[in-house]
Amino acid sequence: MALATKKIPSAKLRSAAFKRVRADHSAELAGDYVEMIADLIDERGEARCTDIAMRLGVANATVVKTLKRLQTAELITQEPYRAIFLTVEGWKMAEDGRRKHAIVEKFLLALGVSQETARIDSEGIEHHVSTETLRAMGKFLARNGG
Amino acid sequence: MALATKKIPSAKLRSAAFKRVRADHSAELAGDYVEMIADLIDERGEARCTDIAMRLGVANATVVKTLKRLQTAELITQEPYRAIFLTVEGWKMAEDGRRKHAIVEKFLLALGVSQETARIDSEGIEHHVSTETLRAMGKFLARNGG
DNA sequence: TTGAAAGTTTAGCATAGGCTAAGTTATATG
DNA sequence: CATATAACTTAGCCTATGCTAAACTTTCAA
Ligand SMILES: [Mn+2]
Ligand SMILES: [Mn+2]
Ligand SMILES: [Mn+2]
Ligand SMILES: [Mn+2]
Repeated sequence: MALATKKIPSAKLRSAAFKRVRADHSAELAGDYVEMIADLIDERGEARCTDIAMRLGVANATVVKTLKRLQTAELITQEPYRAIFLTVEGWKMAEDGRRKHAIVEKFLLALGVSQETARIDSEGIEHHVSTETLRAMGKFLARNGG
Repeated sequence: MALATKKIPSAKLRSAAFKRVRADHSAELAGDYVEMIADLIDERGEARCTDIAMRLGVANATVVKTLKRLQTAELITQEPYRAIFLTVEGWKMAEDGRRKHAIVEKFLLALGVSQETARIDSEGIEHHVSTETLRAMGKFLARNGG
């Protein structure tokens, strides 16, 4: 009995990590989209479907479908055949994403990997970095001329 | 021209990062499963559906369905109502995953985050770390008493 | 030895996130 | 200003990954 009751919390503790990963992945696509939309607006004044599809490397129809979900989530607004806008909430998420992404990418560079690798790896890693880890990366950057 | 291509990555170059992330995610579940099956076999002699479901925090039926894909991929073998075995390929993938996972987790610890955070964050990060980044983490560990 | 508990599988459903092909709208240009 | 091209949307398909409920098999203990 002692063995059995001990087994349950340990399993629950383990499963927490996988639950976090699944939650991270749920939020990931939305995060990448709003970040990219923010970039497009800043870079060229407006964000269009086609640009997003190009940069993500997916089909146009895929972007359209995803944008509908983002609209439902009130992260963007959009009229048919028009450019895409971020809501206040969308901008907030974009800024948070950019900040986190930048720290992760700079951190990888400071760790000694190439520009190219830092850019690529950070695109996935950024979504799994907790506040605590992000702070540790920030401290490392401060110590190593980030 | 040379300046433009150097400063701003082309759309194709950008999309490569997202394609990598999508590829990482495709491989992720299989990686976590075989690693967990290997752990269960080592810890308790055999791997059963229920244990995997518990540790992942998903329903039993979800595990059954995923195991079928792993069987198709020739990573595991399985008879109805029996324990799960890894193929040679499955063991190889499990060992590679363990090695990578251990380096990422130890690296996070060495960076100064708590045991708990290292355990949780590494579960997601491990799948997005390239060989080059893994090597950089290994070097950091060597320098910092990993 | 047999019946209940535990474990496993099947069936059926849902959502996310991909795709192609075809249709619709906006815009640029001759 | 008319229309060709580019951009966008819709429709319909697919796979992966999750769920619950119900059926089936194995195991264990009375
Ligand atoms: Mn990303
Ligand atoms: Mn792992
Ligand atoms: Mn993992
Ligand atoms: Mn991920």
